[in-house]
Amino acid sequence: MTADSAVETLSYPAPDVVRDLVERAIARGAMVTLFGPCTVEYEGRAASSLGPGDRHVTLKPDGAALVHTDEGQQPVNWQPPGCDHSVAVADGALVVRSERTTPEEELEITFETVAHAAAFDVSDPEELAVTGTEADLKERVLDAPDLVESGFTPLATERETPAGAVDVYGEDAAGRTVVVELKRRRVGPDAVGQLDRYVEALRRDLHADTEVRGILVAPSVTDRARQLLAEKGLEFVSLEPP
Amino acid sequence: MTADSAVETLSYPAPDVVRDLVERAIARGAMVTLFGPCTVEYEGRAASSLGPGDRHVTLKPDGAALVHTDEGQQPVNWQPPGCDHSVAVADGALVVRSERTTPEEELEITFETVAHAAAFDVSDPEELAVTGTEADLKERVLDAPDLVESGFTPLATERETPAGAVDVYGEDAAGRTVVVELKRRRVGPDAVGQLDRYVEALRRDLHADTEVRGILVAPSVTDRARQLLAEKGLEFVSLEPP
DNA sequence: GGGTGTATTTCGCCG
DNA sequence: CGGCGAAGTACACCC
Repeated sequence: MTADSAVETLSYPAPDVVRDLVERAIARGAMVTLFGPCTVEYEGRAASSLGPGDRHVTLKPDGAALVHTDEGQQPVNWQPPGCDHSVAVADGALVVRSERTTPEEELEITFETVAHAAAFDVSDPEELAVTGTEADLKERVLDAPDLVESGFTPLATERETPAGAVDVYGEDAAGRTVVVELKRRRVGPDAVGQLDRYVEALRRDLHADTEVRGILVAPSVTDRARQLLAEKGLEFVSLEPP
Repeated sequence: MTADSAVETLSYPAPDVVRDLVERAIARGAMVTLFGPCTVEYEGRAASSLGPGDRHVTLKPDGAALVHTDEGQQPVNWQPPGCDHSVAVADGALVVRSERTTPEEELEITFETVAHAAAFDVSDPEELAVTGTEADLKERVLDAPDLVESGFTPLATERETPAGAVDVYGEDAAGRTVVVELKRRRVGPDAVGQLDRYVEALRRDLHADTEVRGILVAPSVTDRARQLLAEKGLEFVSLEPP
């Protein structure tokens, strides 16, 4: 992370020269990038084929692989962390392969030419600190339960039910059981379904005479979600992460 | 996409030299990559802070920005396509900013040092061809409806209901309405909820005497999903994409 | 631009 | 390892 970070680069190198650079880089745990005209084949959970074009390829020391075009935030092809990267020269082309098992997946990138190759020694001790998440919204609710409803008392978080864990479990001023489902942003029908599953599971699980209320806490809901809430007899409280 | 792809690179350049390279590259629609020790601040839909460390930064001509560490398939920070990239020198550091509106979002990367900078002219005329998707599974069902059930007749795809569009809508050998929800891979409780919403919506919408069956078509289901299917009186057929 | 659903989602947590 | 749900999810499609 200091100015002595080792960087090795090549411009329009011969295939065997790139191969050696990449092999050495992988061996020492460096990050590799390649750029140039290539084709990409993938087979695994699905299958894909990408004809010739210029792409930017990243091989990470944790085994992840990324193929980026000039468009989009997402890579056009990729491989998750934990893969084995290998590189070879075949018919004058550089072939990069990244494979894994469980599930069996393989990515193969064939460079007609490598326009640029680089190896970076990376040191990154820092963790990303994010705020505005659902966890922050939960803290806000636990710190001030009245934001949900006057008299609401949280009793547990992540309380287990046969349908999964409830975000916040508690009771209202009248002693009725309350299930709170938190969402950090505007929600659609899926979140209502989720809350409903928890409420139904608790109604089954608790004694038949126990009343169970379900409250969706989010900044806002879509029309369809609001209608679903009404149909299911569930409630909504508008609240956002701090 | 040929060997004459223009690539411009710099090793440990002075900040103002990188700034000029980046500005020229952005102006001509090239892709930019930077590597070196930096900090990253984000504020928008959420907010995040990342302390000093080595990262690889990509600025795409469509306005996307990516910040990658040595780990993970996902960027540690990013900006979606459509953002405005700008670069400046402040206190001897290179500051890269990427911003957009609706929603208001800003990403700021401050390089203590730039170890490597590159600009790539990208030409990529090809589209990715993927197989094994839900669309392929749908075709398989439409080509051979008996795979769902002997006597099943598809009548429409993407049929609209008050709860959203049904994947495949049809009728069984007895003339009963059938709603088919397709999933390309093993499914959990959420898919059952989705199917149930469609079935319930159609039961409301059609005449009260119309029987509506719901069939989940996927390679497999989890235990909880299977239980939910039973509770809701829905069915499951095992089928995978070709 | 918002709503809805898919994705080779990825990722983290937990049993 | 699989199940489950969150994510600044991204992305496509339709209104």
